[in-house]
Amino acid sequence: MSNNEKKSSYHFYDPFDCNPHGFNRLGFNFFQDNNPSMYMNPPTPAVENLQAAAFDPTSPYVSFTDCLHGNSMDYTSLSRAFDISCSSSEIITPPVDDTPKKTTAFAGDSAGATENNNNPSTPNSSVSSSSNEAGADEDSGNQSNKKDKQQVKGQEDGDDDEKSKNKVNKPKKEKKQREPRFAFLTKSEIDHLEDGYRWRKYGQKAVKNSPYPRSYYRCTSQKCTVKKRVERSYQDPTVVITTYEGQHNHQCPATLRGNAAGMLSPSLLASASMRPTFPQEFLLSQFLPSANNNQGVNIPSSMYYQNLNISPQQQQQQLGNQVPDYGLLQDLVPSFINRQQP
DNA sequence: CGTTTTTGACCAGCGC
DNA sequence: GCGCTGGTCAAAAACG
Repeated sequence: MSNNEKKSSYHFYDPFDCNPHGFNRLGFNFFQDNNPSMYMNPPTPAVENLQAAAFDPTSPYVSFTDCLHGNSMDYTSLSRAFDISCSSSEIITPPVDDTPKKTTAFAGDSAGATENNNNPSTPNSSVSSSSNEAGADEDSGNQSNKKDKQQVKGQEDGDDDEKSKNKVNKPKKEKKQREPRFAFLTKSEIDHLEDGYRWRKYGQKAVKNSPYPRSYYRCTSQKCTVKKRVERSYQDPTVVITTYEGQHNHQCPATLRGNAAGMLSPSLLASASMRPTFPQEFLLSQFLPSANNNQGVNIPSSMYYQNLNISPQQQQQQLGNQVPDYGLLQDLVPSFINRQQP
């Protein structure tokens, strides 16, 4: 409790409280923080806060609107925010029988957006300089570091000297920079949701104050350091909290296989194939009210406005007036807006 | 037989 | 320094 209060700069917005119909409620918000503890002990849901956060210029939270408009986040931030995988399978290949009702929301922990804003969201861009940002080598660095440590530990028995040497030789302990994280709330009976990527589980821990364990997954693609944690909310056991960390540096396998093709517009597919690091179309497919999107996902058409506290007219106007080159979003936003019109 | 999951041990960071 | 907790490792087991 005291822990929560101390780290309360990170509010956890429960998006499952936006639907007047009381089911399959969905909402979303980006917010910036680097405090992972929020995911562990989310405070009381507060939709009002969400709305306030979205329009308070002093708020550390960044709304979807802001992302779209580029008020608070540039494309890099936005792409970071969207560079998360989302259940493609739940849209495309729903279970035949006991289709679990799923509703997905997400919250972006885009600390990296502030810390690493100059880090282009182009992981594919070759890094020629060895003095590149720490985040770039973090993948190999982190893991090999740990491995080395453990290897050293395993190989040398009397390596106390070595240990102390390392401690001494270590320069100033630089705080390990975390990759930006994005949390999804998914109403689902399934813990590990299909998202188009292949994951390998590498750990599981009991969560404090929760009967549900937290699972740790790593992307199985070589050199891809994206991780995700999956845990079930102890407040609402029907809600799965999936936290993504990092950016994929490869194409989404589902996209490659064409599994997702059926649901995506040609332009989206083009975007998907051209922007291997942005599988966000899966995500947005879920958010966008669509005739195809009837796989147990029932999204109230007005919820976007509810969350954003802005009228459809205003929003369309804003979007129509300033549509910067958001790449993929250019494909997405107009169709999204059009669907909102009666 | 290769891949993935399980699970106990270990490590780092943080608060007291 | 100690204890707690989150995160990771890696051997063994399970799986396909």
